[in-house]
Amino acid sequence: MDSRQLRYFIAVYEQRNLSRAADQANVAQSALSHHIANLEAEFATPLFERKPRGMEPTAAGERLYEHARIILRAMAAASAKSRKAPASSPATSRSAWPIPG
Amino acid sequence: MDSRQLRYFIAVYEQRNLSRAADQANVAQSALSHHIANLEAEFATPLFERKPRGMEPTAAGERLYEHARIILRAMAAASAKSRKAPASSPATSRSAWPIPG
DNA sequence: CATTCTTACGGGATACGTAATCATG
DNA sequence: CATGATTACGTATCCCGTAAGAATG
Repeated sequence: MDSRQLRYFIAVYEQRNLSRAADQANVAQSALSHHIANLEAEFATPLFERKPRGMEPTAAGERLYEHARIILRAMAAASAKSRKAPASSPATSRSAWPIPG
Repeated sequence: MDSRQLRYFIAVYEQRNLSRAADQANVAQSALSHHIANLEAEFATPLFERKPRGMEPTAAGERLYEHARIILRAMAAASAKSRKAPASSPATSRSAWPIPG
């Protein structure tokens, strides 16, 4: 299980369709198909039902989606907090900034 | 930023030393060195100070460590909840199980 | 010289895209 | 035939380990 797989999984979940999900995630359909299959193999349980009109999440898929959103949100927060220049408004801080130079 | 990188980062943070971290994470020193450098490049900020006796986390490193632990814990939880056979004790459930067959 | 991090380099695994295939209506 | 998922296959990218290099005490 990997953060990239979770991103792809979310795209498929939200679009219910590999074509649109591929567009949303900027990747080819086949890559998404592979990654979903890998996740299902890892969890030993199907995450989507394959319908003639697209992919419909199973109960396990629904559960994973909630976790996946939490995880990706946490990673985005970590990224923002770790990056240089937190970029809060100067007016909100009364004391001096540690401006280099 | 990737879940694998976070695992490696945690090992380095906890060991303060690439050799021991490599042992803890079952990977070579050079791989850890690369991944830490990649993270620092991505965040445009150093995560460790290189001392002659090992690696000492910066303030940004300390911040990232807290986030990393949360994220990996969330991924472990997602993994456990998504896997087949949630494995709660049968005695705790009064009604019948959806046993196939 | 011992220890520790960094850099160079080559092999192996993984992810990817194009295209062909199967399934459905 | 139109739509949508899977599979096949070759390519590109990334990760990794061995080994050499640079810094410190």
